Amino acid sequence: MPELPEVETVVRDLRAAGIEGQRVLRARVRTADVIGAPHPRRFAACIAGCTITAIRRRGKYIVLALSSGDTLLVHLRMTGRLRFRSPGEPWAAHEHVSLVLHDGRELRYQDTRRFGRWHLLDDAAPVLERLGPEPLDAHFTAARFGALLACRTRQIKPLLLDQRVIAGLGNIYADEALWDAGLHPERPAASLGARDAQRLLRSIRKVLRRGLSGLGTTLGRGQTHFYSVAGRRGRNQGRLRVFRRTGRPCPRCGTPIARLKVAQRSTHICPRCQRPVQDRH
DNA sequence: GCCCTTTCCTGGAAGC
DNA sequence: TGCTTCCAGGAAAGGG
Repeated sequence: MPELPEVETVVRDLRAAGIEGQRVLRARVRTADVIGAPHPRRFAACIAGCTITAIRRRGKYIVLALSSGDTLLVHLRMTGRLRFRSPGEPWAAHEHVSLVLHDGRELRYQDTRRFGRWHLLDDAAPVLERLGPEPLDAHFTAARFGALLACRTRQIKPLLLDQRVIAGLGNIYADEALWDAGLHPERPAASLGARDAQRLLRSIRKVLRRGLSGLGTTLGRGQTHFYSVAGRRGRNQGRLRVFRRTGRPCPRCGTPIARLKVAQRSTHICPRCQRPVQDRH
C-alpha cells in the first residue's frame, strides 16, 4: 500500500536509475482503463518523443514533467508498481502500461487490482492544488495543523486519511502516528487542543521519516504488496508499533493491541494509551 | 462546504 | 483438498 514513504522511495529509485533526461520513444497501453486521461490513443501519441525533464512526489502522486510542457501523474493506489524491463520483454501478468525509453529500457507499470491511474495533463495544478499540505514541509507548522483540525467535527483518523486535509498519509502511517501521539482515532478533530495538534504533527513526521529511512513498508509477499522499482522489499514493517499487530503487546504499556473499524477502515490501537476521551486515570 | 456511504478490483485468507 | 465467501485498501462520486 504505497503511502508517502513508499511513493517517495519509488521516486528516488527512478531518479537514481536515470529517468530524468530519458526520451520516451513510445508508450504501449495494454489496459485502457488504467489511463485516466486523455484517451489511451491520444495519451500514447502525446507522450511519444517527449523527454522526462524532472520527477518529484506530491502527496501520493508521482509527478513527471515532460519537455512538451505536459505533466504525467502516476498514482499507484493499492497495488501499482513500476519496474524496468529489457526491450521487447513479453508482458508479465497485470502489466498495463510501458514506456519505451531511448536508452533501450522499458518502464513497465504493473497493478494487480487496477486501482491505480495515469493522467497526462497540460496543467496538473488543479489536481495537485486539491491536495492538502505536505506533512514534512517545514512551512507546515503545528499552528496551521491545529487550525485545520479546529473547524472539523469529523473523527481524527478519517480526517488524516483525507488527502485534501493533509497529503500522503494512508492507513498504516495514520494508525502509527495516532498511537505515537496517544490519541484515539475516533476523537473529534476539533476536540484536540493546540498541544495535541503539536504532538500529533510531531508523531506524523516521526513515523513518516522512519518509513522513509526503512525504504517503505512491505507487509507480506506477492503481488499485492509494496516493492520498490529495484524489486526490493521495504524494511519498515519490523518497526511498526500497532498496525496489523492485533493481540500483541503495546510497546509502551504491554496492553494487547486492539483492532476496530473507524469510518469503514480497519484501525489498530492500544486501548490503554489511546483513550476515547481524555482522562487522567 | 462538510460528512458519510458506496463503488471500483482481485489475491489471499478464512470458513465450511 | 476444494469450494465459496469475505476482506483489504485510496480516492472519487453521490446523497444527506
